[in-house]
Amino acid sequence: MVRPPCCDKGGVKKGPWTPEEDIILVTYIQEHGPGNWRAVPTNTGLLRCSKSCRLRWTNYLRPGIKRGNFTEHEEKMIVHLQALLGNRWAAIASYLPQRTDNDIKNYWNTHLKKKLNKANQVSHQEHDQSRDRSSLSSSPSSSSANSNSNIARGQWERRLQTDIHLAKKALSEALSPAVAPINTATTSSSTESRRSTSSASGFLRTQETSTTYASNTENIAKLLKGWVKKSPTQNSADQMVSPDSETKEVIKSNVEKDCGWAFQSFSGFDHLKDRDSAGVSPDHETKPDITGYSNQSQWSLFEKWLFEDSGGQVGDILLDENPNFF
DNA sequence: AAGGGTAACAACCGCCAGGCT
DNA sequence: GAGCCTGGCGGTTGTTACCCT
Repeated sequence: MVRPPCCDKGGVKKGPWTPEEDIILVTYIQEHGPGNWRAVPTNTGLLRCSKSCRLRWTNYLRPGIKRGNFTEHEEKMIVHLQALLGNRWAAIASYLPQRTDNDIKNYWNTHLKKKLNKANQVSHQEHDQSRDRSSLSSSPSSSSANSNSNIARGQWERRLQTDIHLAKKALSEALSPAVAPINTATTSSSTESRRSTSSASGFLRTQETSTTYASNTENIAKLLKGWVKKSPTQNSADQMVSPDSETKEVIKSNVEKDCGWAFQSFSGFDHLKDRDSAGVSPDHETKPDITGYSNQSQWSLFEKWLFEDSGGQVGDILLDENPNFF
């Protein structure tokens, strides 16, 4: 059976989104919430495929997305997670809640892969040099081939042990209610992890990116200023989650602290701040926050686990293999 | 200054899984 | 249980900006 296209190909616009289209989409989602993407093009009049609308929202328009410059810390996270999870970008993105899988994927393909290859080359060269030196000075009884295979096997066993250790740890932590939010993503399906990436509010275009579109986004922000204020009516999502006020305040302050740039750049989202920081972003209508992003302490716990609690093994392995990476 | 090459990023495509009827 | 619909994921491509000659 031939799969029908996600939308009629005829009359569907392709290519870069214009600010006007973004406004239409954002406005619609603000009113109706994300979901039912099939209906979005017809209801908004956008000449876009439903999939394109969803992608645009997920990757660029959704509140709480950080764009541009990856920090060294984020780089390390990505490299470590990629080593552990492979090219499961959605899963990796669930550990970097401000980043989208697409962004991470692009960054990996354009920056980190090259960086890693380069580092590998350098380390191999250094390894070859040191091997040459040692083969010249070592006694004949110690076969270099033998020692190399031992080293390789040692590394392999070490990596396997690390994987097992991390898998066990992830599983136990996922099953532990104390740290459930962040690790739920570890064990949940990719769909769930995908759903987890939204919580903080604000507009997503970073100020750092000085593209043509960035300035356009400022225009959108201007246009949209107050746009959310005119519709403060509670939707069904508001009734779904009702954390106590103390929790709400803690979360709110964390989100504001971490996404201050976003709030500054888009002050019209005030009421969303309240909604979202309480875990009630429009996304949450269908996307419960399981990342624990808003819970900094749990996030730190994970980072600690990733970088320290593993006994430094993950980092050691990566540094063993790529001493020049960072 | 112009042209070619490359890097970076946005967007698309095809496949797949889960939910619903 | 089968078929359809919708949404998610990962790979790939297209476009644009930047750099070098």
